[in-house]
Amino acid sequence: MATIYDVSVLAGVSLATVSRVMNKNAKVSEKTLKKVQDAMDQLGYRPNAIAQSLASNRSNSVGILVSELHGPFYGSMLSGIEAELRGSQKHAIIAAGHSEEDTEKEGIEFLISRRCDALILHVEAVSDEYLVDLVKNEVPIVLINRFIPAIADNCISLDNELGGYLAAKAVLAQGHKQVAYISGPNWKMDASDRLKGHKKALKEFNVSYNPKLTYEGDYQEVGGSDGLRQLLKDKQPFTAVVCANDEMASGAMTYAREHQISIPQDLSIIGFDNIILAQYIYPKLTTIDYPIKLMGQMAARWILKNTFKQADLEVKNVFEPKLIARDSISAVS
Amino acid sequence: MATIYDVSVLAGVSLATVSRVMNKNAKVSEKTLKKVQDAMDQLGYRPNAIAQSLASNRSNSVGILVSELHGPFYGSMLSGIEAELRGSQKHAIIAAGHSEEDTEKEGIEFLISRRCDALILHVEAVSDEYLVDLVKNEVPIVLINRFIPAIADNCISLDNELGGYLAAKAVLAQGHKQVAYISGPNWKMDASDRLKGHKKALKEFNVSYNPKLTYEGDYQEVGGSDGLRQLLKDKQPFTAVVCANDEMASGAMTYAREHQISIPQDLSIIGFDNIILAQYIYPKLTTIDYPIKLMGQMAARWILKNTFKQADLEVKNVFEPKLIARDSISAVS
DNA sequence: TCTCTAAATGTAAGCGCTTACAAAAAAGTT
DNA sequence: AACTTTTTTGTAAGCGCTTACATTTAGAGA
Repeated sequence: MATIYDVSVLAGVSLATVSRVMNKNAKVSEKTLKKVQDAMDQLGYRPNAIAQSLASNRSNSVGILVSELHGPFYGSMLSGIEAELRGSQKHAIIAAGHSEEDTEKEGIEFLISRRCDALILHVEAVSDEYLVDLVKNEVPIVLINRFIPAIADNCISLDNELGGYLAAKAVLAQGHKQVAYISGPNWKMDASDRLKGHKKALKEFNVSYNPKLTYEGDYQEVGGSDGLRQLLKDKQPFTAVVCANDEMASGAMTYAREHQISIPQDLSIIGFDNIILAQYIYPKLTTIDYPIKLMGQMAARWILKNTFKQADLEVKNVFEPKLIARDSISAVS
Repeated sequence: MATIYDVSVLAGVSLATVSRVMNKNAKVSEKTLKKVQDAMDQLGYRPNAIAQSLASNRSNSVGILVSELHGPFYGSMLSGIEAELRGSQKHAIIAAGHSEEDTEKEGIEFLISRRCDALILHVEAVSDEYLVDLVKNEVPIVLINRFIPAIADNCISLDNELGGYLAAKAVLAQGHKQVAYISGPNWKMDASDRLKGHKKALKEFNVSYNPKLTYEGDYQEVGGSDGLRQLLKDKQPFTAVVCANDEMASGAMTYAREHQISIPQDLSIIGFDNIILAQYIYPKLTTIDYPIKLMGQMAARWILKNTFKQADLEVKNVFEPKLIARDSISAVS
């Protein structure tokens, strides 16, 4: 594969000149410009990005750590990031953290050692302190879906509490007084925030929170079906169930259908996230929109702005969820 | 950030020795090993992967080009690839091709210039010749979901024709004689292969192929709903519709529901791909399984074997789809 | 104790670029 | 034409590693 040296010899100029035409950062006369470009074409020259990085101390890459690569959520996020980066000739190196502390740390170490110019992290298992340290010491970092006050500017997050509030309210506004809740794993920040918002709405509508109507799920479909089964078994009556994410809502709906409970006539259900699935299932799921793609885009933009000095960009840190009304809720009679 | 030089000074040894303990590829005495490791720990040393790549001419990275980052399909594929690579300390650099020739080529160029040790490509718009050339000249390449005879060994593909055959057969075996077909974009190889298999099954069951019962969709949900509407409007009777992918099947199901056609009583539907969605919708979609995660894994394994010389791995090139029977097909009365 | 061989370590030349700085060429001035 | 100033080009020193080869050290045999 041709190197810059080959090009310089063929064009009859120095290495520096070739480098200049590549980087367009210094004046080169028309004549030499053409000579060099011709030589490049003739050799099919491709700059060696690795060598460029080493010499310039910039890799033009951003490292991305997600929990999982599959699933609708991360795909959208990656898609948003990629779209924004592509426009500026930066690219993505990805690693998966699998929501495990060691794997997440390993992934971060790995991305740093690849000399990424910045990192976008969607981490769940690692502690706040670890992240605060990271932000202080190393490469620029953006956190998605996590809010840590000490480094608020580095966080792109959703107001999960508001989301939980909106979800509960959507149901309460339809006259429901007995509402069950299937939560996410409580150790996850977003899960506890959503629940907090839920309780707030309850209070606002003068409905007292009943722990017996709460089930801690796993954010997976099975959590929803298990949850509904459990809640039903408890004999505490309820007319609506709000789920902390769409997967669990779907699981609950499946369980309901299998037990002749029709949605929304017998039971109202609302989800959270508005993953693509939500509009495919029947009845179409009313849910809270999580603009993850937009947030991914914003994370990328943060980096473009702060690391790559594209000053003209606007960055928004906290996003607001909103209600997507579809067909899985009905008014209580 | 500490360099190998800092470590060597602190440990009181030469650069080469430090490099040797990093790479474990030459004997180092117990005593110096410890000195070096201590120095590394003390400095929090992290090897610079970029410099390593430049010096060793290996980047330990594999470039992955997919059409889109979102959607259930690519997520699974990436997940399979990542899982397999992680075990061998290789990592993924990703780019999206968006099914456009220029973007795909650009993405490939980009990955090559990053000096990926090998590439995994899921490309649709680029020509066979281009790919054959690529395989001849450049870095090792694996193609996913594409079969080109001239470079068969580099292809990890699904037997789409067999899949089309199985789908049609599933319906024909239930006694359906009038079966409609909603295909993918015909220029896509997989779409035409699936249709070929479909026709083969028809012939085997002595059902003549009726072009009027075929609609060319776009592999998206809207293609399914538009397709079913169109087919219905044509007044050619049919009792089953086989769709070239699950998204379209889902679209068709939604359209059917909105027009009081109940599935599978009034109309049998079968999809293709077995994306996660298929088990969430109602009724659960009978479909053809596309083991994309496994195929992603296999692509990664191909590279581990051929590029990174892990000789003990088994690679399988052609995968076989299989029927996943669920609830969207019923026997014709 | 003195060789001889094998093991451990060191030396130095790259890998393909970027970029200060120096030198040469071109363009103005008088 | 001689001298400045400005523009364009070249020189060479890295960037942080790997690795062939040379050198030193340690262990074995006599």
